[in-house]
Amino acid sequence: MVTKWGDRETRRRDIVAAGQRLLIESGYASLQMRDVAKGAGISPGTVYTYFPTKEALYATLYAERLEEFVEKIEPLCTDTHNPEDLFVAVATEYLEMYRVYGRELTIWAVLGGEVEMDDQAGAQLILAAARAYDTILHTVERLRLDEADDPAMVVTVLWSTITGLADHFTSVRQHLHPQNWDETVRFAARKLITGTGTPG
Amino acid sequence: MVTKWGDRETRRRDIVAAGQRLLIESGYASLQMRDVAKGAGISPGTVYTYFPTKEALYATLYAERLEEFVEKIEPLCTDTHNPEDLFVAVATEYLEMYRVYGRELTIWAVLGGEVEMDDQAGAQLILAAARAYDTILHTVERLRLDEADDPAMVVTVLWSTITGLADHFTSVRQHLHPQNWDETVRFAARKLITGTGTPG
DNA sequence: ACCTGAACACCGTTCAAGT
DNA sequence: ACCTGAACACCGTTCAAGT
Repeated sequence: MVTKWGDRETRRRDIVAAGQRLLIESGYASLQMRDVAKGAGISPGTVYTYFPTKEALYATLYAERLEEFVEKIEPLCTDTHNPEDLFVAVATEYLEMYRVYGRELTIWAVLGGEVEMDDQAGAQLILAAARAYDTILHTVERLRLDEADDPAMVVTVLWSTITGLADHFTSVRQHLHPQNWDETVRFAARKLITGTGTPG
Repeated sequence: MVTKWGDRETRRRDIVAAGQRLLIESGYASLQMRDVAKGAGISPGTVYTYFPTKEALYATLYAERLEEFVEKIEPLCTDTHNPEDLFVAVATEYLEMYRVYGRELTIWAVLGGEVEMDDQAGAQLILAAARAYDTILHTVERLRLDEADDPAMVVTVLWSTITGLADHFTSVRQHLHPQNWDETVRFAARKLITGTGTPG
């Protein structure tokens, strides 16, 4: 199926699809504009009439993946009653996303305006990030593990820990430390949520 | 002072110094081999007789900074008795390092061999990272907050949390959430170390 | 031996020319 | 209007030639 001349809607999807395939198959280093163009069946110049920069394209890809992430965790947040189990489940979903999209562009960087993103790509990413944030925040508020805590701070710490763990495990991967994702994440959850108390 | 022709020791220091200055002043994007060469008072080709790749140069810079980090936290680890205070102090030192060296090359990536680093630069970084790891590990073992915990796992979780928080705060910087580093880190420390217990 | 700097390779991006 | 693809800019890296 060849996209028709002038069908900008479909063309745009072609570009996004080509980009996603490259990212998933071989990572950010392989997301090259010439290859994206080739994958979408167009010339390099054309890509730039849809996305002003490579960064904007990447932001769009990331935003779509974030939306998928939110859709995956929303039912978990509603249904899972054990906070530890929920933490592990959300962290594991996050890990899957982080494997492909994690190391290159932080949501915070976009939110903070450090990355130039004048256009709609940035807006879409910010919206998706806000939705993810709200989902977590509402869940934290609903669970109310410790009413004295500021929920926003709880979210920051939970999110940072999950990011840090995902970063650690995607880098160290199959090597080195004999540690196990599930076990480590559950351990972190136990510490953060239930607490342990110092002995004697 | 112009480095003498053939003085490889001093020349190498010139290159490292030029690299550090570029990194600190304007970040990784400004660490360009032509500028490193100019800063060291040599031609681009010469840099490559000292460091086989830009990555190897960066690994050396990072290793030196890590050594400085270890020197800074070692006395803290020995002298600070309150685990919460220690966590905050170490995290804050880490944040300073992460501002400059954090986002580009994880120690774990080098340790895991994902980054090509055949030569001495990789070895130096691995050594520095191992020293940092051991310092933390020994401290965790000494404090023995919960004897049932596996110290290696404790270190992984502590380290991941610190990395995640540093990542969050260096990205979000002066924008957005009105949160405060000290307050947030101390909150994380309280959760991770002392624990809170669920109410009711 | 050590160093120079022009040249090569690669990749994001632009733009005059095509349909 | 939309699209092409050669060309430009930039930067990591190499190597024949200089001292």
